[in-house]
Amino acid sequence: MPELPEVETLKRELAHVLPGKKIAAFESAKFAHLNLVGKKISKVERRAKILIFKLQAPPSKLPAFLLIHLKLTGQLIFKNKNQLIIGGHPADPTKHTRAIFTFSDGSQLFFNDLRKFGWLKVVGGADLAKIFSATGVEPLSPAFTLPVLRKILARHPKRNLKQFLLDQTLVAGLGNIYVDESCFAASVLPMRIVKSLTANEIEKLHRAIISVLKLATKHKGTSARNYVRADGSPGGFVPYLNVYGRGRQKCKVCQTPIVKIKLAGRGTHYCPHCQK
DNA sequence: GTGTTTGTTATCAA
DNA sequence: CTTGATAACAAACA
Repeated sequence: MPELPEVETLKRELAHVLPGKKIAAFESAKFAHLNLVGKKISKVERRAKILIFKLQAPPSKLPAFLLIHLKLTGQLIFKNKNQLIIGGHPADPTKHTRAIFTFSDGSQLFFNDLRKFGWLKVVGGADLAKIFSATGVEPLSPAFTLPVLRKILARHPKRNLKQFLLDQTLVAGLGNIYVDESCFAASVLPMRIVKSLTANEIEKLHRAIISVLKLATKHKGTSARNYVRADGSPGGFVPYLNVYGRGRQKCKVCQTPIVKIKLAGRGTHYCPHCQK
């Protein structure tokens, strides 16, 4: 599932290759209404789990932004002209390719999305600002201080941690994987009610969120299912997962079997011994 | 056929 | 305003 570390990885990899490229062709049944041909990409950014391509505006015109959300199964795979597919990486296009960008130098970007939840849309600066303001604090930005986390928690005293951390309007970018991993790293159970957290636990949670997201980004994300990097290769974080996807396996710290339950409608994993 | 997988939004209820 | 529950979107897999 593409969450902050996965989208950040794609942002960094695409920021290396896309700026300056001009869209020569755009093929898509689902997003055929988008007018992208002739537009030049000037910048690649990320906010929460959204990728943002800044489209260079002609003189006298306001810039537009192409937003991409991968949702559950989206992939963005970039290929240079005549680039060979490395063994094991998905061949393009696949039957799940929903959009193909062809740039004027012959390179291509494929948007694959098995479950079709992902989307592309073009917005102006005002709409972009609206989306930004409706989205929570970036956990890897300097704005995510301990007092800020305390303040957000205080506004939602009755929620459990799982629901709180999944809410993109509060802290942006965590999904099912990194919520469970952050709770483990903070030694706190995901079903704990926010109000019950001690000052020390909030401090540990703050540090845990930052360190988990940083480490996962360093390893280019978690390829548990569909997610791949911009070159089609998998991210390397799966061996570092402590609880997500490890139900009934032994805790790496204490050997107690990891428990999997349903919480807030989601599969939720935790160690009943390490987390209180 | 049943249940499970999950990001996000909408909707209804308290 | 907060919150909780549920459905919807869609496709694959066990």
